[in-house]
Amino acid sequence: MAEATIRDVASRAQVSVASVSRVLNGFDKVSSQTRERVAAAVAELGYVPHAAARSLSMARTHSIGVVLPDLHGEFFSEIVRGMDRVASERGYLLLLSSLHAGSRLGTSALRALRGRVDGAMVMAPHLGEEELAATLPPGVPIVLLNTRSQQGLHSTISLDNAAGATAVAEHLLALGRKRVIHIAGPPGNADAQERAQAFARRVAQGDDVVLTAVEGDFSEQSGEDAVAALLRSHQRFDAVFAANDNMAIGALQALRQAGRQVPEAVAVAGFDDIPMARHLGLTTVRVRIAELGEYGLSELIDTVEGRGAPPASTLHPVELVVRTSTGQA
Amino acid sequence: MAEATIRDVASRAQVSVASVSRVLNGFDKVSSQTRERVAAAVAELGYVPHAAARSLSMARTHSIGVVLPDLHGEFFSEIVRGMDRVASERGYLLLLSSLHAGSRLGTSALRALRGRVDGAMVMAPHLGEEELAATLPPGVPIVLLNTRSQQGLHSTISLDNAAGATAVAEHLLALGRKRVIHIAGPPGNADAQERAQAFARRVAQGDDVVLTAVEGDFSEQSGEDAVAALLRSHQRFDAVFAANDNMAIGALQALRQAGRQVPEAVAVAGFDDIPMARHLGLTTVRVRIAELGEYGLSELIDTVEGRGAPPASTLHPVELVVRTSTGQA
DNA sequence: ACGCAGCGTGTAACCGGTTACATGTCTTAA
DNA sequence: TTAAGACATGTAACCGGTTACACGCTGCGT
Repeated sequence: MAEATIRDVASRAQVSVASVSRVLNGFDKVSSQTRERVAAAVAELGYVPHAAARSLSMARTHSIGVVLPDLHGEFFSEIVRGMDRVASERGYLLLLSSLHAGSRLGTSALRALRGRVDGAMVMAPHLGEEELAATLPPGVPIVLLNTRSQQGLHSTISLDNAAGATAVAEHLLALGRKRVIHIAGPPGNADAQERAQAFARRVAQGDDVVLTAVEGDFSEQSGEDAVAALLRSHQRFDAVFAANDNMAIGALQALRQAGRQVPEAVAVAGFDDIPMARHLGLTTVRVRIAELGEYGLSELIDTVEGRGAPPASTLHPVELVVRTSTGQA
Repeated sequence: MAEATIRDVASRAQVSVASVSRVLNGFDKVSSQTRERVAAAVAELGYVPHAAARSLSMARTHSIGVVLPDLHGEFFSEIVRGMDRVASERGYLLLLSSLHAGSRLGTSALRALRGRVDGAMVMAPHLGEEELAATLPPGVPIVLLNTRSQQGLHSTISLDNAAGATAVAEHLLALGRKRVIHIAGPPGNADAQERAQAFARRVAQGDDVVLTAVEGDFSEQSGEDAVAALLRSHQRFDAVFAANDNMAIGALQALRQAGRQVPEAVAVAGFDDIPMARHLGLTTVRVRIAELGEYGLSELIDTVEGRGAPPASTLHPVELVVRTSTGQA
């Protein structure tokens, strides 16, 4: 038994395909008799419209492409959760595609979106502007996530890293810390750069404050290694700001193993507010990732549906959360 | 400038659409001259094939639907990560759809998959068999995840909850624990039921062992509450097995607050091995969720591509991980 | 010289919907 | 009584690909 088509429904209901289509799409110029007969035929045949056919003739898919660099961890699940909320509310599905760093595949993945989606949310931190422009499928509205970009060709929505890092700096300064370590993220990463830069700028405004920056790669291990290395070299410091929570957690472990008291001897702060941060009492910057996804997707769907504002760059706000790793024990 | 179609390419290359199609699909009966001219025209026009059109005529979409009950947390991101790995390897995209508990929408979400996907991975723990059968789109291969089901109509792949719970029971018995608490998951949940049942069965084989089961809802709070209540009622116990890690973590907190030593006074074990379990030294059952996703999707794609084995039920293995919450302090 | 196979190419039907336009029927006003 | 309009319905073109089949050409064997 092959799948029923609209023509099967039409002949069974003894009406034309046009009438069936009208009934199915809630068009009003249909007699109630026709409506009933079509409904009956649909039910009897278990008919379900064929999405590809509809997409082809309407040039609308009601799907949104989501292209992310890596599909793991809290960040990913949160952003998708936010998008899903908006998508299902507004009748869209999400087409997921990871953009692996070995990017030839990524390129084709992006192009493969033509005819599949009405728009796309793209996060491609490691792609340069030119590469991006060359890769993006033409004619598909795009919202760029956390990707500095472009001559205003696409909408962009990104975290307010600068505000977060500045808030941490002010907090540490207010605590009177003078010898501050920053464990930065990977050099190519734009978020990491912004955090490091804003932090350094604000710390530099303190009196007699010394800042040392070391490099990490966002992994817990790299945070632990960085602090362990500092301890071995007898570097003196009374505060650590890691560019993300994972590294901050690594730092906490290294400090605990070395017997350094947190926060008395060393205050520690991170960025992201992952769930574990709360359990460990880690001061951090809360990033409402799900909201970012919601907001970005709403905007994209507006654009897709023609209700769109012109492309704009938006900064998504963040929030300092003070916990015991910098406050009283 | 509208998007270029295959006919634009054909006329520009001065060949027929059939030839263009043949070149694009790597069909070999094409002269090298034709091949070059088509390639040139494609490049000049920036032509990208239209996926919906191709899907319609080939009856293949190269997409797989992923229908999950809720899109958050570690479980979700892990399972999607596993699926994505397989999908991108084999040239598929994932179409994501959450199945909200208020399920009228869910039903339509499932049906909306027709013509959009070649197959679907469905996880619908709260749907009954009949409901499921009525909801699933006909003619689309399905793999059910963690959903006990059916008269063998679809493939099923689920966690070996029984093995995990049994292993925990044996571990606790080997430690000589005699008064054991089980904090169960929500009553309607199949995983929770299997864990509770297998655990009870194995514990009953111990000598002089008393098992008390209390109910939770998989949340950390419910674990904490459950243990707090037991302590208040002066129930004596020397081991707690929670049906998931979240509740086990709650249990740990309640015990710490009451000053009970873990593991000396009370051994605690969970299920899932979420990242936090490692940090807290929680003994648990490791579930390789990403692998489950990989495995399930591989099987589904095999079926889609005709290389499929008949529907079967598979149990995905799990692994006991002993940490300090039951071992030496 | 002829037939036939093999190869490259083009024509047109088809996938399953939507929808502009034509058609037919009934009502209503002149 | 009849022309005009409103309304429900049907016919067929179209969306952009794929592909069965037909066709024309070349080279071979007899």
